[in-house]
Amino acid sequence: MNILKGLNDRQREAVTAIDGNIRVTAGAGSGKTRVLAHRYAFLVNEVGISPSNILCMTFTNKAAQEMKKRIATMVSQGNVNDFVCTIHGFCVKFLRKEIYHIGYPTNFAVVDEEDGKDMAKQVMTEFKIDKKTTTVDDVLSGISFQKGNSTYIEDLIISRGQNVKTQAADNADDAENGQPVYTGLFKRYIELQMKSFALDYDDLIYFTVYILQTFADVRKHWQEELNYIMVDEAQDCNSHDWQIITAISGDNHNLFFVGDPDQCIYEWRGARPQLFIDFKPDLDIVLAENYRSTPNILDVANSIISHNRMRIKKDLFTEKQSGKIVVHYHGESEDKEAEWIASQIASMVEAGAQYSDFAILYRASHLSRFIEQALLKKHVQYTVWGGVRFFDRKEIKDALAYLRLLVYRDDISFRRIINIPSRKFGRQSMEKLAEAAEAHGISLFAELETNDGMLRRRELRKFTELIDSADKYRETHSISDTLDYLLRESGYKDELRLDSDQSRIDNLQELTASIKYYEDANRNEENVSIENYLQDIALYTNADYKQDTPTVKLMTIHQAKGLEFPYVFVCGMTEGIFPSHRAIRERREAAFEEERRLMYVAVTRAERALFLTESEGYNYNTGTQKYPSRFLQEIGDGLIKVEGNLDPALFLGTKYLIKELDKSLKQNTGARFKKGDTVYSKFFGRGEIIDVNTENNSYKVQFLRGTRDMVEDKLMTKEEHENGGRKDSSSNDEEKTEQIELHTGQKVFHPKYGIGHIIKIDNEYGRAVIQFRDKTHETSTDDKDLTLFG
DNA sequence: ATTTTCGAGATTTTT
DNA sequence: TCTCGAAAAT
Repeated sequence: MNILKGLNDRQREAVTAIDGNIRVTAGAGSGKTRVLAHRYAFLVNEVGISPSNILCMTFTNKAAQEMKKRIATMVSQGNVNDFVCTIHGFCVKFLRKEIYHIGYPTNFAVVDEEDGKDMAKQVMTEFKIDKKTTTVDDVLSGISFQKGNSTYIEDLIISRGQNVKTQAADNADDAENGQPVYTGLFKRYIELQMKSFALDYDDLIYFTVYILQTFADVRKHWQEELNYIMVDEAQDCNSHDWQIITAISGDNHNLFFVGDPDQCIYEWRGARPQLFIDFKPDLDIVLAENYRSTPNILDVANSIISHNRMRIKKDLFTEKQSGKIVVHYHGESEDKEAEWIASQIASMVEAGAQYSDFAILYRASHLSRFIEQALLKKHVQYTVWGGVRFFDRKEIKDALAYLRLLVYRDDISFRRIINIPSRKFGRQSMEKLAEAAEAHGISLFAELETNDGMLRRRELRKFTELIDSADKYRETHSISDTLDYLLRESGYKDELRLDSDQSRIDNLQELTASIKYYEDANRNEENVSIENYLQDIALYTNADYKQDTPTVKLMTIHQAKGLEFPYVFVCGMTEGIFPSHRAIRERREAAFEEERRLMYVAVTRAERALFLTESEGYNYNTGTQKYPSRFLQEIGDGLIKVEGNLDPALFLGTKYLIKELDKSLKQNTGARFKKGDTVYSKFFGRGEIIDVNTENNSYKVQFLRGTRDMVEDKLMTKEEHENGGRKDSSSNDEEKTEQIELHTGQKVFHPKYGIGHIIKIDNEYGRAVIQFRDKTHETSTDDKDLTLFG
């Protein structure tokens, strides 16, 4: 096939540019993935580069999958290369070869967030940290921050925990002669990780960066190995990702990266689109022609994103015929909203559309629930991507922990499954065992095997015997059979069967099937070991290996990134859901603009028609009335058609919330601290303000272990810090409102209760009784929270 | 000492 | 809907 056929001039320029550092700024739907895939094929088929010399990195598993599929159809040899993968996937491959440089075995374990949480919990208990004031997430984000801003690999891991000062509390004041100081908690956490040779997602990146930067010969080897580097969604790379990319591309000058700053939706986990923008490439290409959406949809997208202040202006255009106008549907309740979506799909399918033409997108995965109910009722075939993610399910994690314990005998897995199914081994027993193991300097499992007292319990002896016998079993059997053996002999399956927990049993079956699939796919390789399987699988969160099915797809907007569908519904377009109440509460304009970019991503997924839906009711968390999302209001006049019974007064609520946010944004701007001030953070200790960022209302704070952007709310003065973190939060908003004339029957808006009608006025006492949606409320007639409507 | 039960509270986004 | 923790039951 001709690789260059069907490409426009700019795309062709990008595909055939084979030398130097090339940046492609590609708007949504401008053929970004296409350019990448075609360039890959061009390099292989035309230039004659071996696929094993090309590294092509994406962000999500699904994107990597998609890329592989597309490349496979074009590349002549048809050999889909291993180096089309996610960044984390690359790190695993890299570390399997190179991690010995820092004294780890190649079969290191990759642990996920939940394992990390378990370890954090354990450390918190050991350090007697009050779980009421400090959450596990707080601790983990502190640990993650310290990892990102220290030389912990050198200080703790390579030195095996020796020669490093431990800091007693959070007071970072007494770092001497620049020697690294780590909290005891942090050290202990790392120690636990090291015991199991466990790497979390952060470690994968940091270890890779460290090895690449420290060992020149390793760096050189990989630079020679990987002549061509391509990066998709480069705007979502954080600084560590860039370090990996630049280290490997090195002097070769062979970097090709594609991205769109308007689609950066991972700033919350450190993405730095500025690095993309500031990069000085040898060749700069901009793709602005959109091939995906109708002008109606594109206009809405452009209209929304233009409200962002922090962006480089770029308008997408298309030559396509204009299509159906974008619809905003308003339902009277969540159920009605879902019903409407289901019936729209059902009738369009009747008119000839395929189920697989539809996607329903939402901001947060728990929103899928009410949609699913409606789809079930209408017998619409659907698949949920995400939700409770497959590899996060309890039974899947338990099963994998059994496998992991078998090959690693590690404490993390041991803790997880020693009492599943119940072996009457609770907290007390665990504490005793842990103490003994610590004293002997061995793992929990090893201690159990040698501890006479414990082994007197029949159940526990059976457990150690099971693991030992499984060890023999696996020598002659496949991974899936070994797992089956473990689950059967341990009584795990029986327990599920007794609870008649069919869905869990089904999930385990699916896991077995996926393992078989993995074994098949890697048949030719020598390393179909359980260790490798576990390392690979640890990076999967969803059942991404699943075949595409002819069903309606339900997914979060984040998951939908990079995908396209003829018909797209975005549901839950409600203030507090989208934009999320967290983004609102954070009161940082940057966080807020990210929500808007997310909206932009959602809108630009649609090819032919777009439906934005929301509904009335009450927010589950605050109990306040739901209002339509401000993003709906931001869409320009005439670009959108309202369906359903929408009371325009509801937008008063939206307006009110916008005003509130603006007010607090202003209050939040440099009001409290200035450059040079000493501030305290609950997690990072004392710091100094080195920059006030008025652009997005945050502060750059220099802490002992590095700088961090902080929101005003999370910073304290010295006094507040010493008062135990209490802040004086009396705010006086003395806003003058003009006197309101009230009369019965009038429509009013109250920020707390929503929209209502005045049913009674008592002028003598200055009271008004207002009927709100489902309750009446009495208030003073000069209540300044009241807004008149109409 | 361990398991079960029950009620309260929370729920962004990904590797 | 699910998860977590405290109190009750075994």
